[in-house]
Amino acid sequence: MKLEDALKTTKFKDAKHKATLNILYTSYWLKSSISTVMKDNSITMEQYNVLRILKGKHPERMCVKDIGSRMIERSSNVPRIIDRLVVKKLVDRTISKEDKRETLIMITAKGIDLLEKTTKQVDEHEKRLSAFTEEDAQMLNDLLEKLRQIAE
Amino acid sequence: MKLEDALKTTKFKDAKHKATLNILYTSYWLKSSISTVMKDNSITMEQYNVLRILKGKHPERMCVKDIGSRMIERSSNVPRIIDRLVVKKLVDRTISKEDKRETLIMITAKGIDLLEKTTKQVDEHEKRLSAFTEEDAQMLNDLLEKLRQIAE
DNA sequence: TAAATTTACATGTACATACATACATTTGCT
DNA sequence: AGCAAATGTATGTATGTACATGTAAATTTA
Repeated sequence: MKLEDALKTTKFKDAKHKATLNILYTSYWLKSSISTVMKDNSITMEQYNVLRILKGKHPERMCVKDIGSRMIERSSNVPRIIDRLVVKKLVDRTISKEDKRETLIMITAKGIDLLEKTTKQVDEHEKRLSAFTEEDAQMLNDLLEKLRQIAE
Repeated sequence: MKLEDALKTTKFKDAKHKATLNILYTSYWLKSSISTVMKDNSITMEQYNVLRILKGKHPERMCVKDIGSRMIERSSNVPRIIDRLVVKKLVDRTISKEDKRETLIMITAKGIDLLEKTTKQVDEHEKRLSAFTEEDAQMLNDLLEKLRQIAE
């Protein structure tokens, strides 16, 4: 769907302004699309994100801060997301012996199973973006990096 | 900041996968950046969005459904966003005489003032994206449209 | 016209975000 | 060593999202 149709407007100040709205809308579109997969697995995007990060270090444990620093949206909410994963027994939480302020988190076998199952479905889902080539993706990545280069 | 640094990883399946994460991250980056302006005006992005939509029709009233259909993130939450705007006297709510199911909303003078003040600050803020040209924006818009073209 | 369906909105719940604050532990400084 | 500052995490509140459900009014259908 074209942005003009999605927002029912053609009033964009310039291409740059349209691009910012386009990014916000496309992000929303991607999230909505992926969240159907998450829902099938009784998990949220954020919970999936945390599991994915933990899997990358498994079988090492990670502290809350390290998890937070790897998330797409920096969340002050990591402890509460972990709460929900603990209840579902997808992760395991202990207190660090080296630094008693730290909470150490490890993904469980159950967590890995769910993660792998979900990732497979996400990949299937992403295959639907078939019009979009690797060259397009390259170019898009370059443009987004350039956009984020702000004058300090 | 490069995506690799923001997410502290270099493990992307391919450029396409990286592009999806890049969009999600850039959207978050944009929102965070703009929300500092919103905060200065004691308003949220969503409330700003609703005011902007209402201004486009002023002095006409709009029903909740029409407002929702123009929002970047389709929200089941429009009535509650309006609640907050009503409390701040930035909009005015009445029931339609033609169709008593409809709630009609109009932006107030106070709402217009706040919107214009905020928009000015947002524009100033967007000027900081100076590395990004109109040609870049054009290309980005085209790529995002192409990404959203899903095989049905 | 009466009944069934649809529409427009409101509301309840679970989860998430942003921000402020609290609290314990560790680190740095003198 | 003792105290101040920094750090890591948790939590409270207001706001927002997604989804399910409720309710009244309008529209369609029989």
